[in-house]
Amino acid sequence: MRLTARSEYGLLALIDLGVRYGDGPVSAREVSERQCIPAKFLEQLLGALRKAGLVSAMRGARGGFSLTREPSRITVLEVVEALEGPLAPTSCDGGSLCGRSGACAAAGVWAKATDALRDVFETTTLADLSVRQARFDSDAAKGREKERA
Amino acid sequence: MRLTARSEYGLLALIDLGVRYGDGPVSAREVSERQCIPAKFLEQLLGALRKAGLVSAMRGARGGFSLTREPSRITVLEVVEALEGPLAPTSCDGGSLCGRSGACAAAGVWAKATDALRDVFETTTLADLSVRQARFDSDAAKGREKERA
DNA sequence: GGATACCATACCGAAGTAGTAGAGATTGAT
DNA sequence: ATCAATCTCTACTACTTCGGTATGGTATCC
Repeated sequence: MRLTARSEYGLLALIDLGVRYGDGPVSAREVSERQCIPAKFLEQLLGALRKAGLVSAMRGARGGFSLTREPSRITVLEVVEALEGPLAPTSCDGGSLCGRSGACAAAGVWAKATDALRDVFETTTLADLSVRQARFDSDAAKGREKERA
Repeated sequence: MRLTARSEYGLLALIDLGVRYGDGPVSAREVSERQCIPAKFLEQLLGALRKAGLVSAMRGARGGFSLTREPSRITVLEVVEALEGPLAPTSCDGGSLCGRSGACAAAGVWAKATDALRDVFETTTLADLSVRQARFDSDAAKGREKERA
């Protein structure tokens, strides 16, 4: 269940692509600069997201990445699992520490925790986040405008 | 939010104490053997749980550990936070990566995830788990009985 | 053909995990 | 009083993971 910088960065990157969905490919460098994500690290994440089928890549000059689906049809769960592996909170989780296996009272809590997390991540889509981000961006733009005046 | 072996072992240990709540102190070695937890590692965990005020220790021969409260008044959240630190899923979580700070669309999901986890852990008590464990134990005992017959 | 981009792989330092080791302090029993 | 059982504290270590960086490709546009 460990959520690391991979999820954090990866989600930000996909939100960035979501805001620009339909405008053609967006280069990794652009995303990297806008979202302040180390460029080469981001490449790795985008590679993983491509292999998971969430983004497609166009190579060469004017290339870049785009979402393979509408932002409303990509869940946070997909992003997280693409970057961190399957969502499981502990090594136990129905496992078999010392033959405890089924008869482990603790396992239930861990399973419930996983389910709760899964539910949150599954019911949040990139669209939800991208519109929010777009609003933040435009607010920030207005702020800068005001400042110049 | 990383859940490690500390939580897994620690919770098992406290469940073990919960099952025997009221019977006087239980030695770390006993718990270690029953729950298959490396003895010296368990000592560390019990030390942390003592500092968090969840267990009290009696030193010397016939010493051991006992819960400081009724199992029904100790939540899994307390156990987890005593062993892993405060429950926060990502470094972000309202943080400030590259000055994004408040205007970060992703922060909301991470916060929701934390809340969901917190809720699960807060509404599960040691009593819930201890009675379950006791049932498993007695079932196992019956199984062994049957086998001998 | 060169600039721009993605692709693959390897590497690296720092931190964290899961213990282990050993010496010391405290208590109950004999 | 002594001994064994028990907790307490600190340090150490092998291993893995995390968060990147580096290098050298390959594809595409102009």
